[in-house]
Amino acid sequence: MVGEPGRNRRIPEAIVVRLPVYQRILAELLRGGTATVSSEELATRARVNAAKVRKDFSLLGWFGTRGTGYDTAYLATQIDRALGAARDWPVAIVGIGNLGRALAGSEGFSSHGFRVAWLFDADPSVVGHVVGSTRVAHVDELPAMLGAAHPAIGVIATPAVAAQQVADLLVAAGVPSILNFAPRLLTVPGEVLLRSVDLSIELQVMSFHLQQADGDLRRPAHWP
Amino acid sequence: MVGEPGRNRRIPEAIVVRLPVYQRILAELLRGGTATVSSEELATRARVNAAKVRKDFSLLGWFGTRGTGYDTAYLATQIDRALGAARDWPVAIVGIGNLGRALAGSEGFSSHGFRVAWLFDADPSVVGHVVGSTRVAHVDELPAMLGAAHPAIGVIATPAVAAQQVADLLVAAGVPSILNFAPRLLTVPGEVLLRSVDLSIELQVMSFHLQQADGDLRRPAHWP
DNA sequence: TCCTGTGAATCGCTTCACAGCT
DNA sequence: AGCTGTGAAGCGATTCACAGGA
Repeated sequence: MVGEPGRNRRIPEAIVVRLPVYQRILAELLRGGTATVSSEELATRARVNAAKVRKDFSLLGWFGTRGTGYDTAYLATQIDRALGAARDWPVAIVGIGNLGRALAGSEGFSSHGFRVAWLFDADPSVVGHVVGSTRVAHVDELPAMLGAAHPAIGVIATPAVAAQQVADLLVAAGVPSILNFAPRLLTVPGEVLLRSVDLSIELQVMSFHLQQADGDLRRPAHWP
Repeated sequence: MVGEPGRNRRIPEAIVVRLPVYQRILAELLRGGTATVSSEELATRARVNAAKVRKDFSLLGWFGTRGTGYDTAYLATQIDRALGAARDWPVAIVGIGNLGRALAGSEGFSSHGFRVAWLFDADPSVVGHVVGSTRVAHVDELPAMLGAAHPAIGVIATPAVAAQQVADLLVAAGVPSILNFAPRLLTVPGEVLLRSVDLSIELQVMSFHLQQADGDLRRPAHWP
């Protein structure tokens, strides 16, 4: 563990969520050859307040130079380290439908240290296929295959009805964190990290706002 | 527009995001034949504080019965109405790779009033295919096809590099809201609703926490 | 008694504003 | 002069705690 100042504080979730955004901007700046960047510049690009940017970095113990700004490369390295991008995170994906395939092939996985090491599905017609460079195994083999190995992250991309069952399997196999894409509230033991992404929630929030706007503002002439 | 009390207040985003969660729980309770539900019961299932549940509903002008709880069916109806689930929301999806297909086929779309009415892709080998019951058109046809019709929501499921360009097309075609899945910060005019879902951010937040836990707690014996 | 509805207290994040370093 | 680092104020959401209706 490194000894930067601020390293032992608890870091607010709100900041953690912004780190990947900063990281993406810094990567872009680095490609453009920018050596230093001001909080103002970063803030504009990330669409946040400049004070927030400074407070974020300060809380994490990363410092800039007064009068100049932050060292782009240094900042990028620090964020990579904080996010664990330098490490190798083996991932198991369960549910190799369209979503599972999309995840397996996504840049978001291949970069940032995530390595798709296992694929599972319950459908015999999918088992045996090779997606990317990984063979799809039957979900019944999951306990045996993951029992000895230790994936860092289990991804659930199954239909809602199978999600809890799969979560239980992953937990039993000792997987320490689960990313769930099935539209279902899951129950896992407290020591297991669980995050959920729910498409339908995003859509519904959107239609809520559309509905609001529609009531307040004019209604388009034709709405097929 | 209906005349419930509290209807003309501005509703905090934090509440809107919880509505789909409540809705899912209520649907489940209804299937089980539960006629009334207490804030405590809902709170436990949604993993939030009971006072929050009561405050949410009270702010939206929906009331329960003291000593008894809330009417399950009534609550479900109100949430559906608030979220616009009773209406028809035509959706256009751009980018018919694995992610686009997953979205087109997802339950999250088909239920809740979302109707996938247009599919677009830039790859000639994909154009002409039928996904679900909709034919994939070339993205060059987008302006013509969406210019007269009015999709409520445009979904971007393209690679990052094409995302801004597609967003511009959708905006020009008069699409009032965009749901973006490409890992890119998009710029759209202020009157266009924009929400983004970024897979890689979810993953990175997860590896941040794993890294933290790994520093604090014991390290598993083998981490392949 | 049970459970809602809500004012008041609290919490945590955001923003302001400015002292201080380069 | 320019830009960071940060105390203090501000603000929105959460939680407490209890009055009051069924």
